Amino acid sequence: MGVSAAVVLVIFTIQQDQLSVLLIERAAQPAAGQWALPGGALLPGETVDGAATRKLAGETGVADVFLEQLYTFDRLGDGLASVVVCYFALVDAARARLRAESEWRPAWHPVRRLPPLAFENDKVVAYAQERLRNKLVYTNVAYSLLPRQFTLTRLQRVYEAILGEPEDKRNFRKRVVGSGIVRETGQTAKEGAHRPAMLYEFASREPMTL
Amino acid sequence: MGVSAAVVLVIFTIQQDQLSVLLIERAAQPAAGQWALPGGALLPGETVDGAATRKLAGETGVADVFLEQLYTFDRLGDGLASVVVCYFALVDAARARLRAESEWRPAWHPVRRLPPLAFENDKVVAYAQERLRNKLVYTNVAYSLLPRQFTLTRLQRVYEAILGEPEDKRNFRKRVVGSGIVRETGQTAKEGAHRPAMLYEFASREPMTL
DNA sequence: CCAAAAGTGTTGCCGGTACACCCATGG
DNA sequence: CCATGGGTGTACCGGCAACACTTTTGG
Repeated sequence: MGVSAAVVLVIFTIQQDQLSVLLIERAAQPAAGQWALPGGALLPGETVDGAATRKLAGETGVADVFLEQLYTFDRLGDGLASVVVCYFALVDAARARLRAESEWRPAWHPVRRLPPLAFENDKVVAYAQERLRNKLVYTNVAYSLLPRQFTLTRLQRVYEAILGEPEDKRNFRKRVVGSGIVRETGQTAKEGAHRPAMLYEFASREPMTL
Repeated sequence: MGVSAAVVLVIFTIQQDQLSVLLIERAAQPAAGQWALPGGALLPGETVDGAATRKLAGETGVADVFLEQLYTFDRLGDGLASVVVCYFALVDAARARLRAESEWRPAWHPVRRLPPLAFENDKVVAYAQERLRNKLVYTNVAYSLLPRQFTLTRLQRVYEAILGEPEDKRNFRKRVVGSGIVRETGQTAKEGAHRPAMLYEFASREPMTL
């Protein structure tokens, strides 16, 4: 006896102002040819958090990003594990380097237009999106979706992509600067920017304990 | 291979205006003689939620109460399961009927004065308490800690026991009635009450989806 | 010259908090 | 008569939402 356990990851990023999730196209059974969330069984002696971190690094090449346990599902129908511990992570698309492995090809998919997913992974994505929306409002999670420095409008587009509704520029500034989530760096952007603009940074790049 | 999974329950109630948690005194190994949270392995073919529901009913005799997955821990050191799916539940102490089983004796313990716990169960209780505090603020979870009808002061004492700080009576009324969490029943209490007092009830006795 | 992005204040509303006294009853 | 619990209104404050125009620069 003993019920096998696995981890599954919902890895979000922002691509072209769209909230996107990392999916793999499975080459091997089960569900070959179908899209699914990355994940897999625990290695012998590995902790669950450890497995999630390892999988995240394997898929995106990044560590030191926001990664949090989401929920533990039951019977997702993959036949491999009846207990699936799901995590969600936020990565900066510019830093992530997707690596095709032998058994699947990874790709970013906008959450607004997901392909059909195997193993009831839709439920998992929906739940993660919900959680992300909530956390975005009252924490600094967005730090993990952007480079260290950024303009306020860039940050605002991230918020809009996740919350789905446009936001007034002045109110946004007040909220996010006034509450101390982000602060001015003193630097101004020149390269690539349309014109010189103040750069901001997160006051903390650690997940808030709340 | 295959990592065995188990569930653990943090069952809260209010006893003498104190937030309390159900502990069992283990008679069997491992950790015989120590206090711990109730829980156990999944039965063959059982879902994780199912195991939690079964354990809750077994310990307290109640069903139809607030019961929610809390977090999945790793290596709690019980040697039985390396993946432990924790749940938390809220029950009305007046309805619960604790049943001593052969292997342990259950009892309510005020969370302010817990005995030493086995298996790092302190962490689990602390986490559950945190979650309870958060949920109390913006949901109706308290419905599961009281009988159907109650006076406002009784409800207020529940809030104070959980949040740990006293609250102004008038403000409390405005919040909780004004926001539609509870409503007047029209009934007034006579039995046992100090004098006739309006009875209230929760607008919904379902967990809010938020 | 035009499109795209940066920057900037005021006002109203609502929700939350602080605060004190009277009444009815049971013991 | 006193201890216990029920019941009631107002005033301030801070956060949040609504709202429009000017500037700079790259193409």
